[in-house]
This record gives sequence, C-alpha cells and structure tokens, in this order.
Amino acid sequence: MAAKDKSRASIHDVASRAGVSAATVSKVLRGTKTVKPANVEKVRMAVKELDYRMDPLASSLRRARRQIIGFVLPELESEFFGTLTSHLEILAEQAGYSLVIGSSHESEDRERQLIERMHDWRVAGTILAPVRSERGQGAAVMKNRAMVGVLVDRVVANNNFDTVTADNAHASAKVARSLIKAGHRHVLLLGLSDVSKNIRTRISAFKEQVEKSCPEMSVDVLLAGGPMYDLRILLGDYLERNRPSAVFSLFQKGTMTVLSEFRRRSINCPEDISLVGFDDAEWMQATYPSITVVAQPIAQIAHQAFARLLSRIEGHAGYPVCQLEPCDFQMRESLANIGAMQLSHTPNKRRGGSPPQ
Amino acid sequence: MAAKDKSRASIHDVASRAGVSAATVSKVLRGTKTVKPANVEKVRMAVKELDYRMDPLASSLRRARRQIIGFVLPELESEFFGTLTSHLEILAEQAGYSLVIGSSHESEDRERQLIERMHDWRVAGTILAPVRSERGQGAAVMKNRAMVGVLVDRVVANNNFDTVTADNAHASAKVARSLIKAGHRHVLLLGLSDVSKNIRTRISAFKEQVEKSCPEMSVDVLLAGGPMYDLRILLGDYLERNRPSAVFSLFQKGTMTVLSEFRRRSINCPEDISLVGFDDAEWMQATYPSITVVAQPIAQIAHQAFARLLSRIEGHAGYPVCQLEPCDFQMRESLANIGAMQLSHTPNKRRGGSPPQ
DNA sequence: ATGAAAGCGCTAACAC
DNA sequence: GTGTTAGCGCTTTCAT
Repeated sequence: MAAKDKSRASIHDVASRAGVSAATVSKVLRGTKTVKPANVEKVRMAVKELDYRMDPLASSLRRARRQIIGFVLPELESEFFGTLTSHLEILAEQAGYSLVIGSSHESEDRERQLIERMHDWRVAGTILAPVRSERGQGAAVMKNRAMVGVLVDRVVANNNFDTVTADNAHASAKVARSLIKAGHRHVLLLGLSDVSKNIRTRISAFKEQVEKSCPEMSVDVLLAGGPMYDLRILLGDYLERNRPSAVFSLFQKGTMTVLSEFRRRSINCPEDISLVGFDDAEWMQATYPSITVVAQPIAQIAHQAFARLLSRIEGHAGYPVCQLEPCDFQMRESLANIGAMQLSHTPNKRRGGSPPQ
Repeated sequence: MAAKDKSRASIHDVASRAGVSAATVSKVLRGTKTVKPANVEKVRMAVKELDYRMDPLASSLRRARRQIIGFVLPELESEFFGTLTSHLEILAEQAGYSLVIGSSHESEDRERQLIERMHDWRVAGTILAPVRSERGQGAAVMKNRAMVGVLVDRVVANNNFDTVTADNAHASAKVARSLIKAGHRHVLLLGLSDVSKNIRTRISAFKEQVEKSCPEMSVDVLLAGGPMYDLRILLGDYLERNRPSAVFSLFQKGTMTVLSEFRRRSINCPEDISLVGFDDAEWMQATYPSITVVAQPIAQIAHQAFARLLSRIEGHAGYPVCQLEPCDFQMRESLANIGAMQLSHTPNKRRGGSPPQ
C-alpha cells in the first residue's frame, strides 16, 4: 500500500485509484467488451487523473511477439531509403506497430548483427533491404531463426521470403527502346562491378531489348569497382577514346558523376551526349539539363512489402512470391532525339528550355 | 522441468544446462567478477550450445531505464537528417544503446506523440530535432515528464535542455562578407516565412554584417509561406522586377528552386546572378555551376549532441548549455566576383571552368 | 560464490 | 463481469 515514490503510474496505481483490479484495467485498456460500463468510466477517469500510459514493451513481454516491425537497410543517407523508411514507418504505425530501423552501411557483418538484434527484440516481422554485395547473411539468419520477413529492393538468391522490388528489367528495356527510337546507336552503360543482381538485371534486360529491336546498336559497359574516384577515372579514360551518343547510368551516384564529368570535359548534354539515369532524385529536375530517369516506385514498394509482411505475420502460409513493381520513366531534357537535333540545332545556344513565360 | 516447446532458449534453460542457477547465468552474462571461473566456463558453454541470446527488453524491464536512445526528427528524406541519424546510430551503439527513431514529418502533433512514445518506451535519453514551426510541444513534454534530452538543429525557446546547432549567425555573416568582398551590392535573401528561428538568425546575422561592413548594400528578403509552388511564384514575381547581383538561399529546397528558376528564365549563374546556398548536398558539386554553400557540420553536431546526452544520462547536472558548431563555407562556382567578371567575361561562352585536362 | 525469492509492468486462465 | 493467480525473461537483494 505504501505509495512507492516512483515517477510513473503503473497499472496497479490505476486499478486502486479506480477501485477495481489490474486485470479489469487491462481489459478496459485493450478494449475488451466484457466490462461493466460504470467500471469502464471509473478506469477512464483514473487513467486521466494519473496521466497513465501503459508500457508497450512490458505489455508485449507476456505475448510471444512485440508490436514492432524491424527494418534493416543499407544506408539512411540516400533519398531512396529515406523515403522508403518514411513510408514504412507510417504503414507500421497505421497497423499498430512501431518501426525500428537499423542501417548496415553496406556491411555484411552489420547486416547479420542487425537481423540478430531484431530477433532479440522479438519483432513481429522484419523487412530487409540487403547489402549490395549479395553476400550478406541477413536473409539466411532470418530463415534459420524462423523469423517472419520480407525482402525489398535487392533480392537474394535461395531465400524463403516474399520479395518486392522495382521491375528493373522492364524499366531497362524501356530505356533501351527510348534510346533506339531517339536514334542512338552507340550507348554506354555505367554500372557497379559488385555482384549486384539489380545492376546485372538492368544490363542484361537492356542488351536483350537491343538485340531484339536494334542489333546494330553498339553497347559498351563500364563497371566501377570501388569508391567514386575509380568511377571518375574509369569514365574519364573511356571518354578519352569513345564518343557514345548516350550514357545510361545504372545507379544514382553514377548519374551525378557523369554529369560532372561532362562538365569537366566540356561535353554538352544532351547536344553532344544524352544521359539517362536509373533512380530519380529531387535535384535532377533542377539541373541543367534536367535529367531523364527511371524513377523507382518507392511508395508502391513500401506498400506491397508491408502488406505481404502483415499477411505473413497473420499466419498466411504459401510459397514465397517475388513481386515486381513497375517503374516510372521520367522523360526530361537530358535525353535528346538525334534525328531532331540536326534539324533544330542552334549553335552557341547552350541553354534550351522554354523561354521566359 | 517439462521442456516447454518454445523456439528460443531462456536464461533458465541455460541455467539448467550449465547446472547453475539463473542468477549465476545473469551474473556471468553481465560480467560480474564474483563467479567461480569453472562456472563461468560452464555457462559460456551452455550459451554456445543453446545459441542463447538474452532479451534486452525483458532484461531492462527490471531496471528503470532501457538501453535505448530515442531520436525524434522532422524528416528522413533529406540528406541532412539521414546523415545525422546515421551518425547517431553509430554513436549510440558504441555506447551500448540502440537508437530508435521517429519522424514527425514536420507535424507538431506527431512530434508530441513521438516524444510520448519515447517516454512510454522508457528510453534512457531522447534527442529531439524540433519541427520547423517552433510551435511543437515536444520539448515541453520532455520537460514535464522529466525526460533526459538534448535538442539539435532547431532550438526552441524556454526549454531546459542542452542544445546543439550549427552556428547559423557566424556562417551567415561570413556569406555576407564574401558577397561584399566579391563586389555585390544588391542581394536577395530567400527564406521561409515559418517562424523558424534558424531562418531568422540567418537573416539578421546577414543584415548586421552588412550594416557594419557595407551599409550601402541593398538587401531584399523574400519569405515563402507554404509548399514549393508558392516559392516558385514568389521568386518568379520578384525576378520580373528585380535584378540583384546575388541570391542567398537560406534553405536547401530554396537553392534547388532558385537554380531551376534561373534556368527557366535563362538567367546565367553566376554571370548574371550569383548564388549561395545554406545547407550542402552531394549533388551541388555536380551541377552547372557547382553551388557555393554553407555546409553544416553534421558529424560534429551528432557527436556533441550525443556526448551531452550521455553526460546527462549519467546524472551530470548543471545549467543547460547552448552549443554552436561552426559551419564550413564551401566556395564553388556559383558565386562570382563582380569586379573580376568584367575583366574576364567571355560572351557566349556559357560554360566556364577549367578546360579539358 | 551461489541460489531462492521477489519482483519489473503487464496479460491471460480460470475461478467466482 | 471481475478478481485471483501465475507467469513473460530477466535482475537483484539477501541469506547461505
């Protein structure tokens, strides 16, 4: 009975204040209908008076699972993952969960540890965006521990999880078709040499489309190994001896690098070389030229991934599905039509675009 | 004794496997030195054999506080907050905490709720980056609930917390000096009309410096109210009738908008109008022109904020301090020297920069 | 040096 | 309908 001077009211404090038992308070709080209205009222009052809030973690200690969704992702610094996280956070909350995130910084070790932490936390489910290298063991750990989970953005082979990604192949083929239609016959594909499935898919889908629709197009592929410095040198060397009419950058940092390398070498885009990027960013509309890109359907990926996860959490069985979300092709200024160029080309007029008003 | 078929070993399972009591296991696990080496060994074995990992949440249920740091921030989508979060996550882990984040989406209501959630979770401490409007009640709630906390990036009046922000005033004054020195005498300051202390500080520090060093400079101020659309129109209208020699954008989206508005109106930057931005972003080095900016010291802010928080968690008392971290002025191409321009101006050569090789 | 016992704040079974 | 009892997985006196 002695009012132990703790700063925070517990369910027992509420119970005695309301003149009922802790169990009844618990029932009221989680909305069980079998409580006498008068008592519901009394409990409500007591809660208000004591400014009581229950401890969700202690609460879920009794159940097998906490009302928490884990999200393990490679990096927080990019617009893509920031936006994805933001969507997932909202979705989780709407479903009554809290989202707890951990970023692996593209480290396989950290990915493992973070998945393990999610397991320790007894999360109800985990969404994993694997590290680029594909050698991360996150998915394997999830499988071993029989965790409920979904994979997004980057797919890992041999896992047993539902998977939601952008439809890289279709998007890449679409870019190929656009370039062909715009008259391009020599294109550079700029990617990463990591064994990244996404990059590989983008390359092969592009090539397949070219093979099918325009076999005479020549397609060069440049794969950067390490940090951006390498990429710059690689691209610089390439541009010393080659003049493709278009570059298709397969990842966002590549697009940035191409743009600045064009500047450094006084290459005019799109007059001299066109540019198409994979992965949109807000600033790509403000540059000169604004950049034509494949925009990933971030909101859809988040929604689908979360829906699948929830359904698995609720016990839905069945084979894992591999879901592809269509990308959006954003035609902007950096992709020029080669045929049209020769008709409308204005020397020395370096900045096109609509005239004032 | 009946091995209840649960999927996960508990501390009792380890105890019986090792032939000791749960209390002893607990002691071994948290490194108490008063355990017989032989038993330590037995426990270690059992842990390994059962692949035991303790539940950090259940563990901290007994203590008053969990090993969790909360971070409430306005948005995850920007490079600034993404990077800040990333730093804090690492720092928290190094100190043995997990970072749990919640993004308020600039909503005062959400800010409140998130702070309250952190309280419910019994976090050891909370870092709050308040919503722009300053009307958020997050800090007030933290104070009422006697939470341990630190404020970053945006300061709120009348709080009792340590505060760590970029030194907006010094940075802004430095920009003023640079513009003056470069010969500019008519500058537009572009900000947000929200009652945002940061923006206000940037404006007043700029004006004070001008007053002091170059009173004849005319300084216009444009404050955008709502979404970016407004900003575009506002800026457009202004540029119809005014030709400042430089624009100082006080926030990142503003910088982007200025850049694209320049393009839309065929204004050459920096030949016609110079541009300086507050808040750096990676892409600002790849644009033409690359953008001169004030870069906020994100890593330092994170370190200082975390250090202060830890010290408060450890019971350090004393008046709240308000700490300012110096910004980095990144001189790039978008700020032109007006005097030099007239000597070296090359008509029709729209892309300056160093020639190839 | 160790284990029994008593919780942390809450929920769930089961009497009443 | 409601209260009692028995934990969830762990820590922490406190005897021994």
